[in-house]
Amino acid sequence: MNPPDPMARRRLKMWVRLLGVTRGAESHLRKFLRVNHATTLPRFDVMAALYRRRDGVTMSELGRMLLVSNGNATAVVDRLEQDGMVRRTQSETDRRTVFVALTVDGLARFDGLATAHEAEIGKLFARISEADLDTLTEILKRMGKT
Amino acid sequence: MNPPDPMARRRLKMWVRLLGVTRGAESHLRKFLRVNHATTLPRFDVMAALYRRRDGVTMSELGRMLLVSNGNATAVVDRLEQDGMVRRTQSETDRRTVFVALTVDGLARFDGLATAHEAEIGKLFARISEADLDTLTEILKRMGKT
DNA sequence: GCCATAAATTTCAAACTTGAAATTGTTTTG
DNA sequence: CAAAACAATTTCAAGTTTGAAATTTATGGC
Repeated sequence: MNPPDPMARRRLKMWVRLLGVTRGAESHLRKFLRVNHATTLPRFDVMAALYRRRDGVTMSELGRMLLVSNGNATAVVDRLEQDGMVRRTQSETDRRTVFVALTVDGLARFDGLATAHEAEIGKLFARISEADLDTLTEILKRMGKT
Repeated sequence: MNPPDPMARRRLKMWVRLLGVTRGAESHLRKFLRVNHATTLPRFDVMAALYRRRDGVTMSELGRMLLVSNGNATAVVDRLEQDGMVRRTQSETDRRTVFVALTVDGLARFDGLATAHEAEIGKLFARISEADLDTLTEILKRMGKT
C-alpha cells in the first residue's frame, strides 16, 4: 500500500536514537538538579537563558530561546519570581512588553548551579570520544540551521 | 575558583545543540500530530511501543521503554483506554502485573499514524546528508549503550 | 482622531510528567 | 507459617506544558 522508503526509514531510526539519548540525559539531569540542588530542569533552563542575556529579555524572546510556549514561560517565570530569583520590569516605551532578568540572588544562585551542571554534563557524556564529540557537534550544528 | 575544564565545556556545547535539535523536532511533530491526526506525541509514543510489542507489555516495561515514570504511563494508558485504543489485562500468574496491548481499533489507528509519522520524519530531516545520517546514528548508538 | 489589525502577555482548561506514598500481591526468611 | 522484604501498579499533589482565548497596548490607514 505505502511504498517503503528506505531513506525515511533510516531517518526514523536516527530520530528514535536521538530521542532516546536526549530523554535519558534529561532524566539524569532532572534527578541531579532535584537531589543535589533542590531545583528543576525548566527553572534551570530559564535561569540559564537569563544568564546569557544578563540585561534582560522579553517574555516572547524567552519562549523563543527555550522553544516553549508563551504560557509556559509565564508559569515558570511566575514561580521563579515568587522565589526571588528573577524580576519582571515593564518596558517604558511599550507597555505591552515585560522584561525579565535575574535578581542579584538569582545570579548568585545560578553561578553555583551552572558550575555543577557543566561538571555533571561532563560526567554524563564522559564516554564519548573527542572525535565523536566534535563530529556530533558539527552535524547537530548543521541540523540546527533554519 | 573553579578550574575551567575545556572538555566539559565542549560536552556542554554539544548537549545544548542536542537539546535544541530534539526540542525543535518534537515541537514540529507535536503540531503535525495535532493538526493532521488529532492526537498527541505521548499517545503516539505509547501506541508505537505497543505496536512493537504486539502481544502486550506490562506497565513497568512500558515505562522503561519510553523512559517515563510509572505514574505517567498509567495516566496516558488511562486515556487511551477510554478512547478504546488499548486494553488492560490482568496477569493470571501474578495478580499485581497488568498487560497492556493495542485493541483492534488501536492497531488500525496506529497503522495510518505510523506511515504518516515516518513520512513526516523523512521530511523533517530531509536536509541531512546520507553520510551525516549514518555517522549520527552510529554515534548515538554508541552513546545509548548503558 | 478612529478603527481595524497586529503584537505582547496573561489566563485558562486540559493534558502531561514527575516522584512519593499508598495499595495490593508475591517471595523470602526466620 | 508469620513477618519482613520486595515488586507492580495506582493514586496523589505539585509542577510543567500546550494551545486557544482573553486582555491590554501599539500602529497604520482612513
